[in-house]
Amino acid sequence: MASSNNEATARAGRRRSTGAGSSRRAQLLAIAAEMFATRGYSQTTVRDIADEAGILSGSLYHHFASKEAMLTEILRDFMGNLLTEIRDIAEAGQTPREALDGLIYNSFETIHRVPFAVALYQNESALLTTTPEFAFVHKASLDVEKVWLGVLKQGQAEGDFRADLDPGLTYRFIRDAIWSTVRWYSPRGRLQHRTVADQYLEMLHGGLLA
Amino acid sequence: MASSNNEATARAGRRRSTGAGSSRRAQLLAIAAEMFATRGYSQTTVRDIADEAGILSGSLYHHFASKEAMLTEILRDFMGNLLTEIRDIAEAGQTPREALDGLIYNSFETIHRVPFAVALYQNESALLTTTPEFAFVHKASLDVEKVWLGVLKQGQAEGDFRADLDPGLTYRFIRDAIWSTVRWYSPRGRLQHRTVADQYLEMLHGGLLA
Amino acid sequence: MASSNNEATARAGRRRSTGAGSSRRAQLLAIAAEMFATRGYSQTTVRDIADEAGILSGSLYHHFASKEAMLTEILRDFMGNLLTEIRDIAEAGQTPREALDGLIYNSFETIHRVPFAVALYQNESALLTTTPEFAFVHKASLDVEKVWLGVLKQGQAEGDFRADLDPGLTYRFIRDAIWSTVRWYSPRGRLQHRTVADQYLEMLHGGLLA
Amino acid sequence: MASSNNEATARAGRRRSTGAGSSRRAQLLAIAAEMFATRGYSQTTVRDIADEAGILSGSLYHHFASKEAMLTEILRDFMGNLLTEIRDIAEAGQTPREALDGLIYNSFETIHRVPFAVALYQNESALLTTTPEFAFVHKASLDVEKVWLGVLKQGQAEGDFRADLDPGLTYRFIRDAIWSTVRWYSPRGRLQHRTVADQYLEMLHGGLLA
DNA sequence: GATGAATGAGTATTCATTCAT
DNA sequence: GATGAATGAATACTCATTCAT
Repeated sequence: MASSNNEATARAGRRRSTGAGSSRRAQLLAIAAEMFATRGYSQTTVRDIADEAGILSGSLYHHFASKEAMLTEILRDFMGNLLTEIRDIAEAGQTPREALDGLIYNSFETIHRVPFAVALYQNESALLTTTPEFAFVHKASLDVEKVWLGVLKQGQAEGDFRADLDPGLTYRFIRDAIWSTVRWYSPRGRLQHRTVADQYLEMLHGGLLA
Repeated sequence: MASSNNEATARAGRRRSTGAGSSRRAQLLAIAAEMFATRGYSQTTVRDIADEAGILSGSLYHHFASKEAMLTEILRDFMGNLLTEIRDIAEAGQTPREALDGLIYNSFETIHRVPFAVALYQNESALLTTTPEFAFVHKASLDVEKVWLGVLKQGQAEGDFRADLDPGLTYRFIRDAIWSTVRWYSPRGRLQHRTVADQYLEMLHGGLLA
Repeated sequence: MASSNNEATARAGRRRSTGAGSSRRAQLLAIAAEMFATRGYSQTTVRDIADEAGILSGSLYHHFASKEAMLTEILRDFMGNLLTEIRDIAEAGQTPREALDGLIYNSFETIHRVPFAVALYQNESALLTTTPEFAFVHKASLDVEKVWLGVLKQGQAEGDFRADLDPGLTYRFIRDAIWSTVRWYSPRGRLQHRTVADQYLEMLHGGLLA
Repeated sequence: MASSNNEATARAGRRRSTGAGSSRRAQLLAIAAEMFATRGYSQTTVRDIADEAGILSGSLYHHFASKEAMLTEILRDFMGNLLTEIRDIAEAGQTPREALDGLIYNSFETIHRVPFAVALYQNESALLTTTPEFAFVHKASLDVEKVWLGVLKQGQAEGDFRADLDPGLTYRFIRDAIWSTVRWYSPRGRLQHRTVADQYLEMLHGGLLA
C-alpha cells in the first residue's frame, strides 16, 4: 500500500521539488511504462518516449543504458513491490480466508495504482518468456505463486476452502481472472476497483449457481 | 467442432483436397500463426516465416499482400469460426446452464485446437486495439459477448444463475479466466483440456468456500 | 505516312484476324508503350503491362526477352520509321522552304499518330542517354538532325531562310518547340494537329513582332 | 536574380552563414537535385545520394522525411523563386516587348543557374502529373503561365506583337523551345546562355524567312 | 544534461526474371 | 502460349545506439 511504484513516483515527479535527480528518472520511466503498456514494448520507439519527455532520443541514454534497461527497471520495481506487499498480507496472521481476500483486494488496488506495469506484465509475455534477460520476472512470479498457494493450501487444510479443487488450478484461475481486468479496467470509469473486487469475491466465494 | 480453423487446415494441407493453391496458403498461415503467437507479431519478421517455410522472404508476397494481411487472415478465420460455433451452441435449445457449460467446454476445445490463434487474440491486444485495420476483431468480440450475455441473462431470469451478480462482470470474469489458460495450457501436458474445463466448471458453479 | 508504327499496329491487333502471331507482339508493345509513356518506364512494372494484357507477368517473357527489350523495340520501330519518312520528304525535290514545312507537318502527324513513342523519346532522356543499350537512339537522332540541317543550310544558301541565324541552334529551336507539344497535345482535343502545325509555321516563318 | 535557389545555396553552403543546420540540408539537396536530374528521380537511389554525400543512406532520414520530401523541397524552392522573379519582371513597368524579352532572358539565366531543378521540372513530368503530392508544381506552372499570357496579350493589345497568333499557343511555343534547351545547354560549353538567348530572340522576333 | 549528426544492422516490400508443369 | 511458384537482388525506410560538441 505504501508503495514506491514507478507510476506513483512519476506523479510526484512532476512537482520537480522532491528527489532532484531521481525524480527525472522516475518521470521518464513513467512515460515509458505508459507507452510500453498501451502501444506495446516493441511498437514503442525510444524516440516516442523522448518526444513525450520533450528531449531528443539520444539524451535518454544519459539516464538509461538502453531501452531494455527501462523495461527491466519498470518490471523489477513492480515485481519487487508486489512481492513485499503480498508477503506482508500473507504473514499478517489472519485466517486463510481473510488472507485470500486481502490478496485479492491488493491485486485490484495494484491494478488501480500501477495499471501500466500490470499491463506490461500481462501483455508482454511473449517477450518476457523469450528474452533471457527477463528471467527474473518469471522467478518473481514463482515466488508470488508460492505465497498464494500457501494461503490456498492452508485454507483447504483448515476447512476454509473446498478440498476437492486442485490448488494449482485454483490459483491460476483466480490470478488470470483478476489480472486480466487490467485490460478493461479504467481508474476513472464507472466501476471502481473496490466494486469490482467485491463482485469478483462474491463469485469466487459462492459460485454462479443459484 | 466442425471447424476449418487455420491450424487444423494447415495440418491437413497436404491432402490437396481443397485446391492446390489454398493449401499452400494455409500452410504458410499456420507457420505464421505459430510464430506470431510465440514470439509476438512485431518480433516475428517476414524472413522468420519464410525461413521456416523454406522459401525466400520475398516469395511470401506471392501469396499474401503483406505481413499484416497474414495476421488479418488468421484472425478473421478464427473470429469467424468462433462466432459460428458459439451461436450454434447458444441456439441449440438447451437450458441456460447447459448452454453456458457448452460455451465453456467449447472455449477449452478451441484453445486445444487452435492455441496460436487464441494466443494471438490474447496477447496482441495493444496492436489489435491501436491499428484501425483490426477493428473487425473488436467488432467480432462484441458479437461473441452478446451471445454469452444472452445466455447469462436468460439463466438469471430462469433462476439457473444467481441474480445478484452483474452479468457483464460475470462474463468478463469467466472469459478472462478461461482464455488466459492459453498461456500455460499445453496440448501434450499433464492436464487435458477436458480436465481443466471440468475443474473450472466446478469452481464456477459452486465457488471456493467449503 | 503509311507507317507500321507500333501504336497503329496495335489498333489493328485487336481485330485478331490479321498477322496472327506478330499482332500479339504488337498488341503487347502498344500496351507497354502507352504505360511507359504515361507513367514512365521505370515506374511501369512488367506486371502492370501483363495485367493490362490480361496475362501473368511471367508470360510476357514468351514474347519478349526483357522489359528493356520492349522499350528497345518500341524505340527502334519509331526511330526507323521516322528516319525513313523524313528522308523521303527531304529528297522529294521541293524547295528548302517546302521541305522544311513538310518536315514540320510530318512531325505533328507523327505526334498525332504515335504519341506514346514520341513521349517516350521526349521524357526518358535520362534513361536513354545513360544506358549504353540505347545508344542507337542517339545515333538515329543524329541522322535525323543531319536531314534537317541539310534542308536548313540549303535554304540559307538559296536565300529562302535568313542567313544570320545559326543553323544548329535553329534546328534545336524548331525541334524542341515541336516535339514538346506531345506533352499537351490531345488527339481528341480542341486543337487538331493540322491547326497547331499551321500556327507554329506562322510563328516560325514571320516571327512574333507586328 | 537575387535568387536563393538550392543549387546556388548549396555552393555557398559551407559558409555557415544561414545557420549551421540548414547548410547541410542545402548541401544534400544540391546533391540530390543533380542526381535526380541526370539519372532520373526513380533511377536515383537514396543510397546513391548518401554515398555522394559521404554518409550512410539511413542518415539521410535525419535530415529529410523521405526521398519524395527531398524532391518536393527542391521543386518548391524552384517554383517559388521562379514565380517571384517573373512577377518582378512583368511588373517592372516596361513595354510588353521589353517584358517578354526580360522573361526570356530570365529563363535562360535560370537554366544557367539551376540547371538541375529545371531539368527535373522538364523530365519528370510523368511523375509530377501522376503523383498527387506534386500537384503544387502544376499549380505554380499555371501561375507562371498567367504572367506570360498577361504580357503576350498586353503586347497584342498595344500593337507590339502580331494579333493573328493564338496567345496560348504562342506561350507554349516559346516556353517549350526555351526550357528544352536545358537538355543540351552546358554552362561551360561553347555557347553561353546570353548568346543562346540572343539567337532565340532573333528567331522569335523576326522569324525564319528571309 | 542535452543536442544533432551519424551509424549499422535490420525490416517489409518490390520487381524483373526463371522455370517446371 | 500461359500458369504459378519461386528467386535474388535491390529499395526505401526504421531505429536503438553512439559520440563529439
